[in-house]
Amino acid sequence: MSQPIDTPKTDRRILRSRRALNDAILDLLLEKPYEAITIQDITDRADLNRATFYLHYGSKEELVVTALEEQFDQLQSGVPNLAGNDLPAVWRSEYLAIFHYVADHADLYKALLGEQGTAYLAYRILEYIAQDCEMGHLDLLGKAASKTAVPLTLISWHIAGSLFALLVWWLQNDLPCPPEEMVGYAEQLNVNGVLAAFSLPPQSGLPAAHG
Amino acid sequence: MSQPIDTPKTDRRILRSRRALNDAILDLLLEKPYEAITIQDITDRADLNRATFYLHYGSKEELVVTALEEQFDQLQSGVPNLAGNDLPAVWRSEYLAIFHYVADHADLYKALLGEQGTAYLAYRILEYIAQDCEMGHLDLLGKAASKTAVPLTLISWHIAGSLFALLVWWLQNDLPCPPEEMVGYAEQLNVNGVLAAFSLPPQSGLPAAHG
DNA sequence: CTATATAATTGACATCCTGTTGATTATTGT
DNA sequence: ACAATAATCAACAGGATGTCAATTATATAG
Repeated sequence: MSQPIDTPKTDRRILRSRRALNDAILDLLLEKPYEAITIQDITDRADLNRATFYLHYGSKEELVVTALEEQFDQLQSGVPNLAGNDLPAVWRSEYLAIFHYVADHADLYKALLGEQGTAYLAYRILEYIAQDCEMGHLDLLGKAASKTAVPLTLISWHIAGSLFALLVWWLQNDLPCPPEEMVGYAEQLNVNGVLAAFSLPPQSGLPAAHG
Repeated sequence: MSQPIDTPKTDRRILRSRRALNDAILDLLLEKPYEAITIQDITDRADLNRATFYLHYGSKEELVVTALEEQFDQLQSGVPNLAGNDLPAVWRSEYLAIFHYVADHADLYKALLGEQGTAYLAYRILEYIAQDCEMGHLDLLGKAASKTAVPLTLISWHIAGSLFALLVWWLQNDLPCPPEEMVGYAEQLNVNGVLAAFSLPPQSGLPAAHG
């Protein structure tokens, strides 16, 4: 997203070190709570000197954020582009992608979003979802919001908060139901709830959440 | 909530130390981000030796949770008991209490719930709200949930997540509107959204959110 | 009111984590 | 193959943490 994948000028050692640090923290997050991971742990796992870490990253937070960017790119690339379709279809497509992605990396996100995680990341994720909501659905939500006194930004944060809480619950309870079921719940609570609050028709073809 | 307020057998020094530590961390949270506060900082501010801290609390987290219990008790005592009234009235009463309470301690909660805070506390608060929802409104929500396939617990987490996100947004934007306005938004998005999703009538007497 | 038992407080110790600096080593481009 | 570059490393100083034995303040019995 930020750097071209193949810049011949960058030193081979840099790529090797960054890759090793990147993999190391993702490994360690599956074994220890975030707070308990030290720079020494990371560089031990990466087979590097501790000082080398500071040549590439200023802090643990910076490394984690960078490591997760990679993961998010993976998520985004998996979402089919439905621009031009109706909002409910786009919404369900994104929800399906999100819940499947989280299911695929459940251990990692259980560590990151639970009480052992870091508020910095949780807040960034909440903000990311809210902004994605606001940017992506300006058209229909904007129309809906104009009929009410609720600012568009608050609607987005409401949706983001709901999705965030559902994800936390799902993870902390060890994924007790499949992603499709969660998407059904999220649609009913979140999407239809918001639409109904603004007297808009519910999304077409909502299946009764399967039991 | 846990201890009788006046047990003559407890050593005067204990009460004095606990009170001092309690006040110290609440003071410091207004000046430094949570992670940056050290045990030394706390005991310096409390005029105690650093070792004394460990006689009373096992960690910073434990102290903060204890210090906040006091605050929460203060909140609970301010909520009028409306048992027997209809759900919307109870709901609005609680929302008003929450938003006013947060406004009264805005600096503290901005520090605790922002990206400088701690995931441990944020998660505890989210869980607390969700459980409060589930326990307090079993009657009407239970009826509603029985008509759908959405588990009651998920409805509660949805509501808690929405409220949590609205509070975070409100705090991070330096309380750009009065508590009453936020309660109006929360009612429309959250309460009426949920009710509408389950084909229940919206709460009586909902005022058009004032502009 | 005093003396004694109790236990809260303290100063000091060993250990660990952090961030940086100068010396060493590997890589790039000529 | 060689010189310039800069990434890596070992070692250092500064702080934070958690835990002692020794000291001091408190509560209670006589």
